Amino acid sequence: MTDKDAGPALAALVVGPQGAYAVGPGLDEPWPLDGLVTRFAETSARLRPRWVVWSAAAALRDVVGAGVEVSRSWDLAEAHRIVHGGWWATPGHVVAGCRGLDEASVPAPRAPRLHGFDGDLFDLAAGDDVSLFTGDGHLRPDAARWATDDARLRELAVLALECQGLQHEALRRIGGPHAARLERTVWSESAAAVLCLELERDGLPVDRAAAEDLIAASAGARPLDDADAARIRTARDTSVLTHAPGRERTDLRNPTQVRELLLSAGVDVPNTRAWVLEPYRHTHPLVDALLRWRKDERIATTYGYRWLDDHVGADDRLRGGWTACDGAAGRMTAQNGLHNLPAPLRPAICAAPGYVFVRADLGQIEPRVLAVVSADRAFAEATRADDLYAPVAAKLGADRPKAKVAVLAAMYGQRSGAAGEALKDLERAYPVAMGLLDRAYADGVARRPVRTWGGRLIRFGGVPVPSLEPGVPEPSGSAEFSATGADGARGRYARNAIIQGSAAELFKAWAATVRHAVRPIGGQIVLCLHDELLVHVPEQHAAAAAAAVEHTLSSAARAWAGTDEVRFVADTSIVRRWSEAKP
DNA sequence: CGACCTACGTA
DNA sequence: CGTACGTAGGTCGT
Repeated sequence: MTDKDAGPALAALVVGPQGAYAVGPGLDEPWPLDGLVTRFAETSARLRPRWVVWSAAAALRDVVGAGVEVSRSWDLAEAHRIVHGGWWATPGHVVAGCRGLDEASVPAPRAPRLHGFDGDLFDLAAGDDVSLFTGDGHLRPDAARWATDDARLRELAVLALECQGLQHEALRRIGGPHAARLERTVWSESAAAVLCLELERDGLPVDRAAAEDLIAASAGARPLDDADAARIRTARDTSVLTHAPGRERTDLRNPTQVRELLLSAGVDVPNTRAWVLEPYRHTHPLVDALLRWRKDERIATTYGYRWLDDHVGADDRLRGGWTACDGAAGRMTAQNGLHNLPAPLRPAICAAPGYVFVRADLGQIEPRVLAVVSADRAFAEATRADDLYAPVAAKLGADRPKAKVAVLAAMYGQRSGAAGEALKDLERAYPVAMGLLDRAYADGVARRPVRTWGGRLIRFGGVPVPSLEPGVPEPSGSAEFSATGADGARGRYARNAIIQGSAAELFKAWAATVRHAVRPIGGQIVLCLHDELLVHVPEQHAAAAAAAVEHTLSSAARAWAGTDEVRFVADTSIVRRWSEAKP
């Protein structure tokens, strides 16, 4: 192997409760925790390695917290999720995956036996010469906490490098000619895990006064005490119950009581969900009042003063926990409302003085991803257009709304509705893309695991039904009989997971590239929302950041897709507030 | 106290 | 036009 093929050096970093250890080429040293950040920065500058860690959260939180850049990492947990699927990716799961041991037999850490003490530590005396592994070959469940001396930390670091090698081998085996693509997925997923630490560190800038005003509009003035809070709550309830004389005692938070209330007003509904009630909004003032109450109640309970006080720091940043990869399809997740902030509150998300947001969202990402994953040349041709549905409509001889419904129905699996004829035309026009969706559906029904474009394994419980011989078509339509049952749900899940999951990988690859590109001009990614990025940047660099966001999409998409035949587009704008309209 | 349901916010 | 996620308040059973 030549130096060119070798790429950057691999160095492992393990951070234990009382110290850290780093192992790599010309590197084999314990680091005291109070010198961790400095040593990491120095070593990164000297070796420029790809840092191998059991997880970014466990090894790199302090480093990222101190503002040090982590340029390249190999996150064993994220790599494990790609190679083996599932959500659990503790060091024990990583080792089990590398050694071919059953995931179900990974020993769980024992609960502490005494409050304030780690029960497992009682089993060992300092200096005991005990293996890192249990008798059946698993990593000790408490290995990370148990590694309190340099020798044991070093063992874990060496083991991390071994696991990296085994994961790398597994990628070659799984990926075959596409192994390089799978490896790039590990890189970008690892970068996303570091980005999550940065998002937790930086938070989302909030205009606190604006947030208070918006909350007040729904929840009323900030209560002075508990009695005041109860009074405001009762007043909010009264706005609805005043339309229901004789039923003022109804608990609006109890769906059963609400349903009875509605029945007494002549509105007979199977449940009280908003979309069910919407048609009755103007048949009785009670319904309209109830739907308005629901909106206000949502903000009062979930996004009210308590939310503001608990999650917006003294520096006016909204913070929550981030994960790089959810269980199903590999999207990022965020807590404390960062991913489901109601639109009416978005004007409160405001850049700091002297800063602006560069806001960019990927347009029609899922059908474009379908073009990549299926390698359908005709469908790829449609992605040349800014509006993909226009050429699809032309090819189908249908209007745009019909073409759009047909594409969405094909991707997500329609159960109700009228896409029928257009769907048939779509099958004829883009047989390759539609074939991929059909195959994914059949795989899900049969519980056969599938992989995203980037290589993430999506598994199903139960015993898979073996594939038919190559060349023999699936019994087409057989799955349709169970479209509303558990089989159909699994089919739709599989089809969705491939598309949504592959889209998530592209998004993370893009975000990782943007993060590098905007760092030199003081930009920070402050929000990732599945297909949307919010970059906080000094206003004099806004145009440069916007250009970087656009430019990196081209390069990230080309690298991810392995082709430039499929075009990805972003809608990019420079705004002060998140809510400001697109240009 | 946790499991589950209903409901709703986002993509 | 389906899938995914996080949060809160209710009920019910332990």
